[in-house]
Amino acid sequence: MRALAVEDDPRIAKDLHAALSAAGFRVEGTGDGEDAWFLGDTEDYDLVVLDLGLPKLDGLAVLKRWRANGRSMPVLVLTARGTWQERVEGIEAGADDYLPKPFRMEELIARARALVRRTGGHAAALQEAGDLSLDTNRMGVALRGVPVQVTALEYRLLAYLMLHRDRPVPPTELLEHLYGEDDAREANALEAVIARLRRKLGPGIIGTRRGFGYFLEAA
Amino acid sequence: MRALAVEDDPRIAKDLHAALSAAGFRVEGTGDGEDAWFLGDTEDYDLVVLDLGLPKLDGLAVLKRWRANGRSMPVLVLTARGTWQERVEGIEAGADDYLPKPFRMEELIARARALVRRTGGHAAALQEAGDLSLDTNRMGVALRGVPVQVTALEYRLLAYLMLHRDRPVPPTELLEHLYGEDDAREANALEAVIARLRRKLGPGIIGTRRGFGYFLEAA
DNA sequence: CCCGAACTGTCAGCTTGCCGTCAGGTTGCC
DNA sequence: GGCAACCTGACGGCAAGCTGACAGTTCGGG
Repeated sequence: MRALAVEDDPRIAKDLHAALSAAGFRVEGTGDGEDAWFLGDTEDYDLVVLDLGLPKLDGLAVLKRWRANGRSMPVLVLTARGTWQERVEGIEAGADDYLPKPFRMEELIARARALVRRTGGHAAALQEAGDLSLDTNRMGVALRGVPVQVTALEYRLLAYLMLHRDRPVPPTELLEHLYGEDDAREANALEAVIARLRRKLGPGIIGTRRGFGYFLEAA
Repeated sequence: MRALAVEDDPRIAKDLHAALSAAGFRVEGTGDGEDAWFLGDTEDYDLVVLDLGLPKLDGLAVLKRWRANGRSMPVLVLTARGTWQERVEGIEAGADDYLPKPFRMEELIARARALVRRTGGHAAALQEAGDLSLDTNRMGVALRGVPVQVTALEYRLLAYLMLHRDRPVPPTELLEHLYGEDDAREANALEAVIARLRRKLGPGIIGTRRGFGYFLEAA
């Protein structure tokens, strides 16, 4: 996932960069309208975050030019004053979503994710829960950015927990998902997989709620 | 992929020619505006690289005449001074992309590729992953520049891995791609092809992730 | 039409490392 | 304290994958 962050305020730009990176985007940034237009027109991004208040070339103008040139990547527009007027302008210029300043980074990330998922068709390739991230495209797992080698079975278990990160997943369900419902295994097989994963990932990643099931901590 | 390079400075023209060739284009060139206009108007190119500072007939004029005549091939414009003014002029004249001098050849190639990809052309003719490169035009494979002879089946396998170089490709998918899904083969057939390829390419090219699939290392 | 060469699927035997099972421990709940 | 849920280290079976050999097929040349 490649993102372009267009923001002239260096402090916000830095935060943006950090947040988007943490969310799994490869981020490039500029605070210059001309640059932004140029980059967005020549490179392929999965997401653009665009501030409207820019020097030289206004964000709205940049956006309009992109759209006029047939560039269709999802664009999330930021604006200082969240007036209804500006919002209409943004949408008409071709923005896919809209976020008034000031905003919390969490909200921006949430919207960015939704946008990418909505437009890209395929779900975001990178899923995260706390320190854990798994790349559903290259089937890889990373802990605080450091890749961790995981077997196919372990990966499927993690992916399932990630998918249902909002609740503890009971062992029966996991067994049924990992193996067929017909292909019976002892419950202990699952516990063994969990144990091996915990050894690889360290504590604080996979939690247990006795009687309910397993879950990803800090999800 | 056929490219026309319009550039009057012989030194740059030579570099252009070399770089585009290396990128898999069949290159024709001229330094004369009238020639350029004639060629672009009568021949079919997948890409035109156009310098604006030309004798006799200015690049912008050439471009405008092409467009007025309904020629729609992608045009990458080069200019000595990357001023905003000139950019606008170039874009308005119908350029698809814009590159200010001085520039690095790598950037030009990258933009040329993006342009061709964007305008519906096929992917770049030369694809690379680490030491391995394959020429999709002549169906050739090279290792650190040294050509390696591979069979048609082996080439198709490599090409598929190259196309999906960002993820491990499971054996089932490869089997389905190499043969039809109806035309069933033993899984071992694939392993045999892999083994033969590895013998030709040496270690460190085709990797295996047990349970996930095969992939190009150093991709 | 025959011969040889190149290509490729199948087979058999091997290596590797995944993971299910077992046994014994620890934790939490009643 | 006792039971059930859960954890963990060790071990061995076995499936995934590797490789060399061989044969069937195709194709071009003579």
